[in-house]
Amino acid sequence: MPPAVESPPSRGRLRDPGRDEGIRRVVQELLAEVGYDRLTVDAVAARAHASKATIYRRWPSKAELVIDAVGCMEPLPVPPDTGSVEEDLRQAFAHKGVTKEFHLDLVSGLLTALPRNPDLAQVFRDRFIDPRARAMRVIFERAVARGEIPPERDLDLLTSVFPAMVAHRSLVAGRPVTVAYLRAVLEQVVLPLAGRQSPRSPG
Amino acid sequence: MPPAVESPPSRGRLRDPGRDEGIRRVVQELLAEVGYDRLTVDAVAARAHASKATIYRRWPSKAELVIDAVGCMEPLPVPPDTGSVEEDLRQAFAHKGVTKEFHLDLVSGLLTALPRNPDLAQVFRDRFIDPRARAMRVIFERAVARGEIPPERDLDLLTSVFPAMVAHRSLVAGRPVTVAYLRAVLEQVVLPLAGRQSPRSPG
DNA sequence: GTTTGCGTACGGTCCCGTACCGTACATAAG
DNA sequence: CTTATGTACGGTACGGGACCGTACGCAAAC
Repeated sequence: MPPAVESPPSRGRLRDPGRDEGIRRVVQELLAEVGYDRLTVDAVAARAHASKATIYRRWPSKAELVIDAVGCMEPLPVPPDTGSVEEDLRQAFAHKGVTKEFHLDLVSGLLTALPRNPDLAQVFRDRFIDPRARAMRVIFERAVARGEIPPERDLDLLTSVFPAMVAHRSLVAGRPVTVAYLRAVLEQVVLPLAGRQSPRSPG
Repeated sequence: MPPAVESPPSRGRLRDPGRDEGIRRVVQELLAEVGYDRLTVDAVAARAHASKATIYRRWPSKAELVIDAVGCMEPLPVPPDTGSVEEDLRQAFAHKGVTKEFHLDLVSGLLTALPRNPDLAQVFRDRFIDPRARAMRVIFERAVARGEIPPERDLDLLTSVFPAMVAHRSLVAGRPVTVAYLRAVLEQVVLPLAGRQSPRSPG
């Protein structure tokens, strides 16, 4: 989706098509560094080697610029099927790069602003959070299909355990998300929950 | 701890001692409503029926005011011992008021600002997060003492599961923390993890 | 009367969004 | 090829508004 403006390309200088993507990348960087409220359009222009006029020619406001930049984030690819839940989870989420893939700083920079920016909140959840949750969900769905996980398990609950633990560790507790921590969460929390032990009946 | 300024109580008009607490409460409210970056001293003064001069006479800056207000939050009381982990957890965390006790809006309003305010981050974690984590930890420590939980369990990990799930549900997913959700997390996640099933050996 | 309280008004700064200038680039006409 | 035209672009300046922290004037308590 191009930013907002349609222009019949008649005569005159053509827009550099890579420019949009460059500006969006700068917005994503600055969101992670200073957060939504402290992000300024001047800073975006400076780091992107652009001028504010160029930015406002393509996006109508700071809010729309941020919404577009968040909406264009790359989703997590669907992890390969290794044949078992354990291996699927370890290969997908127990390596060091997963902290980058989770974009914890970006999430942190946006969280405070979400309640006051409903459009941003919707884009953030529809095009950033949900696709990432789906990457984890397919692992559990494959496990259900294999018979590794009983079909009555609540996959929504199961899916959110790992990202919730990682986000809490980094953002709330302020402690580093090491590979050791990732493995501990998988081995001692997620995998036991995914196993066959009978869930308690409520009440 | 009085705010920051020590005044030799000689003669003259005395400060209203309740004034400090009232201003702190307003700060806590506004942090939950608009977050740290958008909190203004003018708004604090207006809602507290005070003037900015009064506030700056007691705290040297907005940053110190917020740090003090967060540091003076009431901790969660230690939950009563009901005799079993299950009952302890249900009574302490499966009732509706727990969302208020967790102050999710306040946490949300602070998260983005923590990386740029180390002093605030330290006070937030030392005097707000850690005491609340302790309220949950004592439940599990009692369970270990009773023999309900094997002593080799990682209590730090176990303690953070519930707050992590609740915070993720509300702040990241943007979905309501209902009593049904609280019970589901306890029954299907926390209690199974606290039980006697053998944790997997890593590797 | 002195000391401390309180409120209003103000300076300075920051930032959003716009207007304008001169230049670089692309097409169309001669 | 040369010239004219139209658009994109970087840079700067500006208006308007919000906000932090302070200066001043006055009232209340001792």
